[in-house]
Amino acid sequence: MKDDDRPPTLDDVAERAGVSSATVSRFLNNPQVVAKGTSDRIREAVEFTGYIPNALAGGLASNRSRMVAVLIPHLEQSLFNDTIENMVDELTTSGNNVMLGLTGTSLGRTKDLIRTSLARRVDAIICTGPVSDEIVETVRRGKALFIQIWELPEHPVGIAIGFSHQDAGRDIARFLASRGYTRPHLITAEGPRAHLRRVGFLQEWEAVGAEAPTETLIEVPSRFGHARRAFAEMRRLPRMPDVVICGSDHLAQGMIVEAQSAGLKVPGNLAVMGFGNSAIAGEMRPTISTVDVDGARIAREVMAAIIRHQDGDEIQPCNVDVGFRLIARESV
Amino acid sequence: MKDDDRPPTLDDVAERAGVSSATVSRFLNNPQVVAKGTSDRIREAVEFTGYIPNALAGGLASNRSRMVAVLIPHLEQSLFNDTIENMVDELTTSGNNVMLGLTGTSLGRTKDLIRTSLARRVDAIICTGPVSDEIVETVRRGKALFIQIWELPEHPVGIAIGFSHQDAGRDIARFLASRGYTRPHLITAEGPRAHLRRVGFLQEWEAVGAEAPTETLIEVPSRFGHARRAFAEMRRLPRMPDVVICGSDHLAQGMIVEAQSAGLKVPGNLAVMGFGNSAIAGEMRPTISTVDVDGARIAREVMAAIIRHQDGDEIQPCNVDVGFRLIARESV
DNA sequence: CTGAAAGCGCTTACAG
DNA sequence: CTGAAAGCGCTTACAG
Repeated sequence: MKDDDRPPTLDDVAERAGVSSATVSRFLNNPQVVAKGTSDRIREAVEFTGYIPNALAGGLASNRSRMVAVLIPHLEQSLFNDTIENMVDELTTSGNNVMLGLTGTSLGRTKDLIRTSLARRVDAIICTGPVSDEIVETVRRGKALFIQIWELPEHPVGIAIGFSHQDAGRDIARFLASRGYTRPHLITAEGPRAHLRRVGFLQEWEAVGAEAPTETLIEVPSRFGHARRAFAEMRRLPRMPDVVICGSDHLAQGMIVEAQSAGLKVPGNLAVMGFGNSAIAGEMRPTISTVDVDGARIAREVMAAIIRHQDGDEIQPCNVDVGFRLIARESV
Repeated sequence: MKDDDRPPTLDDVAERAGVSSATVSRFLNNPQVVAKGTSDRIREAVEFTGYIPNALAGGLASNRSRMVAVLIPHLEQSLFNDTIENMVDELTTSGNNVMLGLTGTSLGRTKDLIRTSLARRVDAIICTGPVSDEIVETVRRGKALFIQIWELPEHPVGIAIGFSHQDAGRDIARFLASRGYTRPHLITAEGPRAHLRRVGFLQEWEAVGAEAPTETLIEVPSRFGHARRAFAEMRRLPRMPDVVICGSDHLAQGMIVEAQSAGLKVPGNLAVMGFGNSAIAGEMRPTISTVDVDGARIAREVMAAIIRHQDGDEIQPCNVDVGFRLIARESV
């Protein structure tokens, strides 16, 4: 019987149940291997003592922390929110916990967060941002599974689950050309992914499109608030574009607001293309044409990889292409 | 010298530096107590071995995990995003890591997440949602500091940092009355906080306002997507309200979009009041009048409490009122 | 199906 | 300022 206020340990439970602590541990982690009667006594003892296992000790002893690091740039207006929510749900359901890191757009912060993730001995690190050689080196040193999402790098470090941003750019170009647009305006954020989409768009547009696109560069990430300046710049162009391609649905929403506020009809006077299929895309007026990325699918693939890794499978570096889907709505 | 691929331990570093592992540990946690020459040798050894401390072992031995649980309902369009981003930044900077839990609106999930937080031996639990007696009981059992934010409960369990939602509702009523509005329409989400604001609004409106408000109930949380139905319901009212009070800026944004799409001027034909001062509130057209909550301030108060707790101070249950600020912009 | 015991990698009085 | 040693609370071969 414990009589101080220190939280009960496995030994306290074992003593009450009249078994060894090893058996209690087995009951907790692998119930089917312990005898029925024993199980009942242990269950009662756990209940009676109010035992909550110490996951620090468990992780140290078993060399599996059941903790997964999720590293994202921001929370607000993030393209990844849906994917992340799905992932956190799946992880929690499967008995893992999530360590959240906010990287901003700095590689330095990303590196620091990966170091502390490694210090926590997380089983896996899920990363959305770009990585440097130094980061790759750090990751290699640890034994955590490194998972990049929304990305298909040329040389995957661990496993990458994403899609081709260049293809997405291409598809958007083809789609807009097929709708008869001739004067596209590209708003590109400074990150590598947006850059890839831009390249894909320009390549394809050169093949299928009319005039060369005009462009605005904004800081990453593409947000609602960038629309004011971007729209103002667009208006100063010698000829007004007939469609604007945005790096996120939030930015697209902002452009719609700006356009309407300036008395333009969307899509009549200006069409707007979004990206990411955020919740608001389908709810805006007009609804926003966009590119859907299957966050639930990505979350499932991530979970599958983590579980294999936790079960001891060696995971070869590879890319998993989950594709994307262009959704035509009212804004284009 | 280690020759296998197991990550280097404190002993590996100690051996290389020619000191005991205790000294290395001191150097890592309390550099000023070890001699200059020794420090240099240890620094070199850490560098050479690529040592990354095992925080699981450290936490177990020291009984301080330097991990803090943050429990929020959602990621997408969350009122707390700004507060949370500030908090995660402060926590990370001060050497703590964040365990993220997504509670949804279910008390059951909240309880489960609190249990696993306790299992991880987090130093503190930051919670935004409502809590049940069972949760309070669970929390009492652990030694983690329990912090509620955006909330000032009658009987705080640990420390609560927030503001009076009822006062906010009152201030909104007074503000709208002072602007000459006479037919308010309240959109209230089903959560306890929105309910308190509603009560405050109704009380004050009865004193200063004209007609009794009309109302719509929506599910929690208040989101952009709720606007369609809410607006449609409003339109069916015998007399159209002249101002609509929303539980979040996102919902307010949605109402503006709906109103404009129906040919109404905002605020000319319909004024719109938001809540939370999200980034978009100041960027929308028209800009959204709202209630600002100082997320950075809340984050600082939270950090201060956590640091005191980690330093061993006994923290008495109490409420910290950080207040709020009504911001008048174009939409009202 | 169960127990005794070693070990996971740290921290921290205690002694010097 | 530093070291030897106990201990944090688990897990897991190993043996029975």
